[in-house]
Amino acid sequence: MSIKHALLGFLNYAPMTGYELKQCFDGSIHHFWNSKLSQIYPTLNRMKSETLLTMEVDYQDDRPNRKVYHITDAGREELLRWLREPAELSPTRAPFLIRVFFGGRLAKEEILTQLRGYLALHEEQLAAYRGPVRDGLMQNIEDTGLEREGVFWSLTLEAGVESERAWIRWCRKAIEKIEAMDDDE
Amino acid sequence: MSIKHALLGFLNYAPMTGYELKQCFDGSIHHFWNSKLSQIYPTLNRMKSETLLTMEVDYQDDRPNRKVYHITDAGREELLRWLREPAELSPTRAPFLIRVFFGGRLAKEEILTQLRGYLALHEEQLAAYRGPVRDGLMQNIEDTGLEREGVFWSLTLEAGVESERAWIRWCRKAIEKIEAMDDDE
DNA sequence: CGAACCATGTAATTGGTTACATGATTGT
DNA sequence: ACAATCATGTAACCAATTACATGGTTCG
Repeated sequence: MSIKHALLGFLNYAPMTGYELKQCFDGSIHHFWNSKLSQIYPTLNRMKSETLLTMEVDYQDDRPNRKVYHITDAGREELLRWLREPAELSPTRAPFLIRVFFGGRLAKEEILTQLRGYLALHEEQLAAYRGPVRDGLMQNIEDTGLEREGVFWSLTLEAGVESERAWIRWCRKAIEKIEAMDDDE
Repeated sequence: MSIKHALLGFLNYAPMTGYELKQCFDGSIHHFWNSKLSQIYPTLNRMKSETLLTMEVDYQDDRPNRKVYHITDAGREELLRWLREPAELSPTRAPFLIRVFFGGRLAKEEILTQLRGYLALHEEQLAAYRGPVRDGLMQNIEDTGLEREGVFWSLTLEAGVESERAWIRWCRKAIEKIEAMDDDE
């Protein structure tokens, strides 16, 4: 249940509404974790009943009232407890590799089309990480002035870059290997 | 719904029971996709009612009857259709990176402990891929004689190796960076 | 004597996505 | 006029895990 701890992490920076939390997700951890509003709202409610959060209503006439969530001491404790939990490997799920695994059923050119397409997607992703995503991150550091935190934020982006580079290397090697295959091998 | 196509892929090699399919998963695609028997059995039933499979009962006195599933022409068609679908990026979910993102709440030594633990896990995983997992794969190729298929099976393992190497590189760089930080920065 | 293997499943729960529902304000 | 932004949610559905349920055989 990582979403719970991500919410605690953001609310530990400042009190916020569900809507604003969603913007935090989209603007900073989107490249390795995402959540929809329809998951965030009920989760905040549950966390409130677990006394990890308190809620304060900011009344507005023109639009729906803002429900501002604040982290409690119990919430801060739970966040720290979770941050210290021993690291674990999370199970991998790579649907594309299932396709590669059974790729023998396809003609050489068909599997090459697959690999080239996948390569292009990862190249695009890498360019995004090095361009707009990086820029947004730097802007966040500047806006908040949280320099020390920024070191950790940057590390997560570096992980994305490293992962994309690995996929790109793999795709290129795979394409070479398949190209070198006899057509009717 | 990748499990469906993985099942079709294996049943395209040979008719099998759910139990045997589970062993196929564990023995060849476990490093990037896993499934429990409690998911496999109902899925096979659903696929049978979609006429992708047929089922034949192998009666036994001593233990539960074996239900042997066979792929149909419709199943083979669906497998091919799926193999040709344009490649897509699957959303990443890296719970460990959430921990890193909010790592600023921890003392330098605590976050280093996290990173060192994570590094050790990936080093272990890499050793497994290069040792027993690789051996098992080679054995599968030898046992089945499916040399051409073996090229694709090996590629999926190579992807795992490349991914582990990327994580290891990232962990080492991250550890260096954190070690270089002022303690009370 | 106990663990692992063979062989089947169901039920409950978790975690997440998609679709549905509302409605004013601001910018193009 | 139309889309995007702000702001809240519920309901239905899907994928997957965990727990529950049965029970004989084989190996150490």
